[in-house]
Amino acid sequence: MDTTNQVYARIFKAFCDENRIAILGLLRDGEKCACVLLENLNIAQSTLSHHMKILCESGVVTCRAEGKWSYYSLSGQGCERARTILADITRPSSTETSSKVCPCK
Amino acid sequence: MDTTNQVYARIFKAFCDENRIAILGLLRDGEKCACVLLENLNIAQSTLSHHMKILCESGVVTCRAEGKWSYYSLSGQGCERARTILADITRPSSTETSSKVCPCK
DNA sequence: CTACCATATCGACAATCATCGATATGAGGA
DNA sequence: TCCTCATATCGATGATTGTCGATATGGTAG
Repeated sequence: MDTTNQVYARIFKAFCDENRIAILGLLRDGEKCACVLLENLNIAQSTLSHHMKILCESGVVTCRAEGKWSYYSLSGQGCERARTILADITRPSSTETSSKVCPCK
Repeated sequence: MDTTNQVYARIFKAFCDENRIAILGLLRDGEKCACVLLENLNIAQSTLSHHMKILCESGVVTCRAEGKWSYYSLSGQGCERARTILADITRPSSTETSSKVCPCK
């Protein structure tokens, strides 16, 4: 069983690795074949496959298979979901109160 | 020397752990003393201190020391920066093009 | 059917990370 | 000054993760 916090944490793992951020940077310019991503990154093919799996499972990237090739692109919906969750967990609540003094004092 | 992607990756590490998300959830209600955070989480004191260090170094949380106590709160500026970066790296570029066909075909 | 190509999966290994108990630090209070 | 309390740091340990080469899968072309 997964808690909400675990689900959220897994989504942000997509953005926790510099190679994955580089991949997102390449996808911002539009859909890309895996082989194009590979030749723009200094990683092994199996490593790229690993990162693409994480990106797809987080929902931020979608994959379109066509013949031998896999085309990847940013998922507008998945990206928006990530942005919404980040906004939710970093926004002060409407009932925010500042105690200013530790209760154990 | 750190690349931009490494800096970005480190910021999102703040959101990659379920306990840190739980901590942010507590801070949404306002500034909290470390001892209050501790009694709301099932982790050791040293573990809490470790997570608070990561959250502070990412800029998402700020610390105010007063006597023996440490008070933590969300940093509006740091949170906004994280949201801005996420928006930047997940937004399609203005020159987006879809090749639709792999160039190695 | 066979050979080849693009990608995914597997197994191993090193690096990073979350966690803990023990200890250090530093601020009050007696 | 000495003790206590809140927090930070240290050192060790187990879990997770990023990485690779080797292999499997599944499509396409000959």
